[in-house]
Amino acid sequence: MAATIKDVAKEAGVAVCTVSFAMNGSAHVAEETKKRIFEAIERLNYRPNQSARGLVTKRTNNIGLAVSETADGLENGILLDVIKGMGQAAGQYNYDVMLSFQKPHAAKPDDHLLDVYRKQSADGLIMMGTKKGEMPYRELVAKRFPFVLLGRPSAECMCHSVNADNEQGAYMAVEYLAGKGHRRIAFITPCSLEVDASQDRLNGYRKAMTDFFGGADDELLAYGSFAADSGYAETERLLSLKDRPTAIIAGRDAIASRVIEKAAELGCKVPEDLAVVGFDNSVVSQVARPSITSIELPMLEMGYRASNLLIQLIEGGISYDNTQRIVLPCILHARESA
Amino acid sequence: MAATIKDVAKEAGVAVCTVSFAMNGSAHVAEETKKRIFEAIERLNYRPNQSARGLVTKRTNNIGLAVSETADGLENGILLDVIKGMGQAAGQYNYDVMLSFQKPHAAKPDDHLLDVYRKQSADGLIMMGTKKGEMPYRELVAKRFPFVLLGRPSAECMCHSVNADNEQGAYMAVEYLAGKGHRRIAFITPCSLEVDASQDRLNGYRKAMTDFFGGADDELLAYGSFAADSGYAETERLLSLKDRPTAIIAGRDAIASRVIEKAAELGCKVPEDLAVVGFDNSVVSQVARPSITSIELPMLEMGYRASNLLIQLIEGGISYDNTQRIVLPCILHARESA
DNA sequence: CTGAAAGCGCTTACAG
DNA sequence: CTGAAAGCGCTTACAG
Repeated sequence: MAATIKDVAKEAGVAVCTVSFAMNGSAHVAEETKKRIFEAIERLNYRPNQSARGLVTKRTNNIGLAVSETADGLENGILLDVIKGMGQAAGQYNYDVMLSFQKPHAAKPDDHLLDVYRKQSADGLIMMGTKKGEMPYRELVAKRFPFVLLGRPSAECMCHSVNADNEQGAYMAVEYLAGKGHRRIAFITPCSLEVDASQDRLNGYRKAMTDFFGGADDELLAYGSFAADSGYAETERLLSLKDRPTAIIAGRDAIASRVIEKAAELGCKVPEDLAVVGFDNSVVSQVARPSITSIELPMLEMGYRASNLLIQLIEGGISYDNTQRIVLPCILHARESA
Repeated sequence: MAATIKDVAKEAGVAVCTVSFAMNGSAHVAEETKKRIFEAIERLNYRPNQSARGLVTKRTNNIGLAVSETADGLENGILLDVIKGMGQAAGQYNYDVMLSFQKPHAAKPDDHLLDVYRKQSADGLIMMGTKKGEMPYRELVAKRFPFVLLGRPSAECMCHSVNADNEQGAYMAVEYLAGKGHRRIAFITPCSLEVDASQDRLNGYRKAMTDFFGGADDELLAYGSFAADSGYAETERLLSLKDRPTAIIAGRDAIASRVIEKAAELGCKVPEDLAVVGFDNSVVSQVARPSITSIELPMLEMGYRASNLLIQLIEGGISYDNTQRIVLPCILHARESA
């Protein structure tokens, strides 16, 4: 069926290894010979068989994204942007992107990671969406398999990582609102504090409140979750406070949109009576009315940077132990709500 | 490093081929021997090397999704749902999902498809997002490479396909509105008619208008595009018509949300003065106020069905020539806007 | 600069 | 039911 390296060698009238050398540049081949070889390759539409090559080089030229159940539940744009960013980096270095999904309700959530390693179906792995204390990649790292975490690495298991600066993002939100004269600024967490990003945003909020106003008032803090009506009830509580907040930072755009609705219900105008800031810069923030000022996490670039790091790790460009921690700043998009 | 089949054979005290037979069930192996082998596999954490296996079986156990530039520009949820659906089917049959991105502005847009075939890095391919007349998969099909089109197949190049019934979707939208007493129903195409889905929705609209009201009035037809303000100008035209429509079907939710805005601007209340129906059942339709009645294309199931079909094609479960055309119905989600 | 040969880790006829 | 051997399509020392 498909042409093999033997066919090319015969067509060009050279030995098989000469073809290999010419293609991979692993040894000098006379210009004249090279030309004949490339012509033969062109004519036969030859492309080396990945499996055969992989068997000897121990490389598949695949990088994988391990999709945990948590990641599966994220805002659509987030996972997709990561995938697209990976695709861009992979394309530049001639890698393909492979997805490895965690089976729902798998007994061992780390199996889909380890399987990639054991089957050697990818040369390295990126993972996102781990919760606090969950380190399904621990064994992978111990075995020194190329791995990059998309998120915050834990001290117990050092590994290369790329993350968005969620703390800075929340800090920036407070700063922005403070600049507009707000002092009573409330915060609703995006989800459980078991998710690092959630905790980090809360920390950034607290830090900024302390820096700007000498401290955060605990009654201005609310705990949101992944539930659809998250933030709905909490908004009601916040807005019925005696000394009610003039601004609310919602940990996710989806929550921000609920805040706006609840506010409208209570006869509270956004942004005149209440400023609202969200996180994610999702379509929701653009479509909601008023449109929502939102903090973007540069997911596309994170996917891109993580893949670059991973590929360098695979190709030996950087050391496995000298773990890099890349942290990218969040970006504020000002819209109507604040 | 990783254990090989030889290690397992030695550990279990049998020949290499016996291990292979036991694992693949390709020959009878005594129960007693089997048990010893599986224990050895467990102990050594052995998993067969994909490249080695692929070299002899001519299988990678990967299925690929070819992402065209068009697909890249779709609503986030659409591409992601397809990917997730693929992941589900792949997981059941022990395949992995590989993504193959078209390089932006590539000279030959079909190269990324053909490369997969030539490198044999996947056993089959699914493609979505082709425009009218574009058939980058033509050569693939001619070579009888396992392929499933996510979309409408053209008569010139028959292949297995999975599609949503866009025509039925639009028809259903008209039917729904007619049931609510509307007669003057306008339609805005989701994008250029070069995209099959766009043309199909238009056809469904026309057919329904003919069936219910004896014909469609051309002044009620508007052409939308991928531009962000698409539908904005057209809504203005439609609403300033002498005999103005009481309902507008927008080809995409994003357009529907613009229609609602424009209507509000013109002092026209939705749904009282104007009913609006969108397509995609995206987050936009849920977040917009009023929320948008929308026609869902079952993308997750389409991805799932396409993968199932592809895997059967790969494994010889169905014939290559007896091309199946699976068409899944759209689903109407009634919300506030109509 | 080029050729002959070994070997990567599997599977699969072929004997026994 | 099990073993020895060939071979899949590459790459890479090793000679020349």
